[in-house]
Amino acid sequence: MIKETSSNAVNKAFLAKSCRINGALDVISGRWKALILIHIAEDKNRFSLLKAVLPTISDNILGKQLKELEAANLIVKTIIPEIPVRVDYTLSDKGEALLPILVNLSEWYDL
Amino acid sequence: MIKETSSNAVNKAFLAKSCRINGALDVISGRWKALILIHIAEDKNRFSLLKAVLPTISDNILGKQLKELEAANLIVKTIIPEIPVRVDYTLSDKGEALLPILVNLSEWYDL
DNA sequence: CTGGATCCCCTATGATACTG
DNA sequence: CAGTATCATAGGGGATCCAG
Repeated sequence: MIKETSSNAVNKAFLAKSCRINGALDVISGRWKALILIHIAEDKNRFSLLKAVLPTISDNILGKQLKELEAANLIVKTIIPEIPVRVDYTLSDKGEALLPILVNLSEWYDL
Repeated sequence: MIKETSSNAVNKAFLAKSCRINGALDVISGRWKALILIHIAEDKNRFSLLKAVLPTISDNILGKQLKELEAANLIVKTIIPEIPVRVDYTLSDKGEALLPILVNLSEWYDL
């Protein structure tokens, strides 16, 4: 739970209002988010596949990041009630729209 | 000082190697960095001007973020030995190249 | 297989005080 | 004016165990 009175929270709120770029950065700056998005785009679209590609992430964190990405409407979660349960992650339109921007960033970084 | 053995550090290293996008995100995802870049681009190019625009930032943090931006070659610091001392910050070529990408991000976020 | 619950630790962020 | 030194803290990231 976040204390709304902490200067931390105050600053966060200030940033959110003053510039949407901060909102955008918030969404993609989770430690694994960009990477997860890219892998999902490359058909690593299940929990176990993502774990295989991200060997050092813990289940817990992967779950959290996926949840946040879903909350931000970047990915869509589809539960397929097989035995065992299977879950597919796919990029939403917004998620797809983000990919070229990430590519730009990557190219910029090479500058 | 960062403990190199912490899983935190291990993961950071893994991310840095596995994908340059993380490097790029590292550079711009400091809480105030994007905002500082934008303001410098808008001629808020001195310490005190930046403080005026970012009322809730503390001297300490502003200094640190500027230092990091400089280390990342996004801004250039010019010391002008007047009395009192004056310092100008300007965007480097790399910094300027980042701006359109930030604009893209901002537009994407509005989607 | 997917991921929630719980607890811990690290580090970026911040407050404050001080210097050239 | 333009920072730096020091200290404190929140909360994001992580390990581990557990559940549907």
